[in-house]
Amino acid sequence: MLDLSSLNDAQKQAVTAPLGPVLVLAGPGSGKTKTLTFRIAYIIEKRLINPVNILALTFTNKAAKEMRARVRKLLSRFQGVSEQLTMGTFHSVCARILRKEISALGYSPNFTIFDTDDQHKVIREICDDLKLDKKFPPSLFSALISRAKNILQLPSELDLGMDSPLKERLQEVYGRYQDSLFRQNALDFDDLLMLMVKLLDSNEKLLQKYQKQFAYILVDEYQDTNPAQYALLRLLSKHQNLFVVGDDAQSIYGFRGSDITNILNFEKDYPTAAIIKLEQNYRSSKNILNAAQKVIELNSEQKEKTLWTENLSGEKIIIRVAEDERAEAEFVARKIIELVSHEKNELVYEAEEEYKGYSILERVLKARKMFGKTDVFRHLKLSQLPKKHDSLKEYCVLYRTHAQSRALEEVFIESGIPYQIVGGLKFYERKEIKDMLAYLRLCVNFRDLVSLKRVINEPARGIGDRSYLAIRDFIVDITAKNKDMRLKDFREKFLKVQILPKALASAQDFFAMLEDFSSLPVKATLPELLKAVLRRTGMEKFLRDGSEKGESKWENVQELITVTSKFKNLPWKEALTAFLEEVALMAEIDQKQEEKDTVTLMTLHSAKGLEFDNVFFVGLEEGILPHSRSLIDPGELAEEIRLAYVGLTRARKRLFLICAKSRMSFGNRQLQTPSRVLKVLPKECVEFQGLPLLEQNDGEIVVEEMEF
DNA sequence: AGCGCTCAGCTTTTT
DNA sequence: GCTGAGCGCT
Repeated sequence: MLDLSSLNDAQKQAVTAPLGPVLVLAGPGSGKTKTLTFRIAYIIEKRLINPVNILALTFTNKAAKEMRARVRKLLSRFQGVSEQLTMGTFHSVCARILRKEISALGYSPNFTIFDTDDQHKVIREICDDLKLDKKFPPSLFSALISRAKNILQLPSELDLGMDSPLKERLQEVYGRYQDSLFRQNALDFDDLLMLMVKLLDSNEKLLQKYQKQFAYILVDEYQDTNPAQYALLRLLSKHQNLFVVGDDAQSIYGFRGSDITNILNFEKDYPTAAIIKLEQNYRSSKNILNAAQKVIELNSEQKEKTLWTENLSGEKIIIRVAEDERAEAEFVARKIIELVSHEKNELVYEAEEEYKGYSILERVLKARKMFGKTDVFRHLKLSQLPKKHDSLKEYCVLYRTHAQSRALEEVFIESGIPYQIVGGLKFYERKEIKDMLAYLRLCVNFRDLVSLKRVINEPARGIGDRSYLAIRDFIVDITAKNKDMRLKDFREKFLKVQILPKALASAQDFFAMLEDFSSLPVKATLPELLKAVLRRTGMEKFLRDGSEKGESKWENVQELITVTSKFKNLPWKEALTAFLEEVALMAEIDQKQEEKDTVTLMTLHSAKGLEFDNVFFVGLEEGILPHSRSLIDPGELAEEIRLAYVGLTRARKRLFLICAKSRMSFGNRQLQTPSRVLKVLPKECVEFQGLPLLEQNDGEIVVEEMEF
């Protein structure tokens, strides 16, 4: 029997609500995932819903994985049931369905998924072909094309409300782009959603099939759905068995087309909907929750919600003003060392002792006397992390932009603190890895021109730009006539390409190589394919050139083979498709290694849905958070506030808020002012540490400007 | 074809 | 202050 006794009243109400539309408004730390997983278990066990008819959509693969594990635990009496559920991100679920059904749209099922990088390359090539004015950079078009796709507009249906010279060009570029993808048998991220919707919209039979298959739909992070995702849900949820969970205060993906009105209008869209609010917070201390509440109140239009907690007030939130990004990072490192090793960094505290009882001006004068006019903290050496220390897993550092991670990383290396950075310089973005992936992509789909261009001359085969262009045009030409041509037939016709004989011979050999790979024995494994690719393409020799760099690249490629070994039990063709799809649709956070005992560094966006005992929130400055690009638009500004809210509510016990007085940006040192977020924090929840450059005054925090 | 030099653009956030 | 695209030279 499913035991509901650990749920509070609101949670229980949500879990046991009648089938039909349900909106759960869940504040941070209110047991959102718990409610979702119990709901799934409940409808299977109590409402006897067949798990194959359940579709659960999450925002990241990591969340899907976690949810499946939790459902498995709840339903451990029913072996294998959790494996029958369809769970994943919108993108991965769409990809899986499209692999089966996309021939109805003229694509082949072995389509390649293009990431943003691939997308940019295609668009840039189109812009080059069109010889567009510099006023129309490729980046402009990729943004507009994505926007159009998010609202389900094909090139012929464009209506983005813009002036006509731009609109004309967009139509041209978008049209060519979409044609190009089609010929390459490739889909970009937005296509996965848009084409899924177009397919269901235009094909009554398929629509009915999936309405029937997914009769019960659950959606996590509903506030982050975009119009295409919304349309998909409307199409699928014919039976209105739609259970959505979200929090309008945590909507932070407006920039990629998510539409907060989806959650705000749920009641209008589904008039019979049950609305349940989860307002009890189990995560954070009172101090943290109260501070977060004040921050979200900066937004007047947020839906009214009263979060409360039975947790204790806890420690005060520490605010720290650092001299610059270096000092900021040093503070974080020093604090972590101090907390996990239960000992204070003596030097630091010696210095701070000195300041007791002095006014701000006096402290500054004293600091200058002791250390000169440069940053006082730079003179304090960080201690090494002792051999024996507490776990670092409960520490995280949050920032607005990836660029901010650099200074932190430097100091963490110097201080010997193990850390992992989520996102940023990704494993799969290294050149040698991208090259390998390009070869693998070509094994599945030789029409993938982005990959072809990438590796046709890597290692060098004497095929230069001109030869590539001739080959490209030949492929475009021939696939226009016969888009389903097999590699083998293609190779026969290939003799006709007009290029230098040497290049032609190399290119022929190149395609013969691809054919060799595809004729690998059916029962070969994916790691075997990778090894064959490395050997046959000459990548192995090319990478292992005896240099140190080469060796490190080789190690990365070996790591790639290790990653693929989890697909060993599948025939390589299936494994390859699954692997490439996984890589393409991986969220930054999916790369976080949970088992590693390290501090986690990541952007606020990646942190959504996570929680830590100790959170360091850095760069709380105007222009960083809120970001300078958001200041002109009230809507975007509100999103920055929600972002701050998300950041604050990640913390369970300790929260450190740090801002720097100056910061390096674009190679210039820039003076910073503290974020408006810092100024609304309730006085009784916060405390200043170290050299305070802020003072409290009648419950409001004012910033003391300092002259050096 | 391959190397090295210069200069622009870059830092929002991501599936 | 760093990267990578583009250019020119060998």
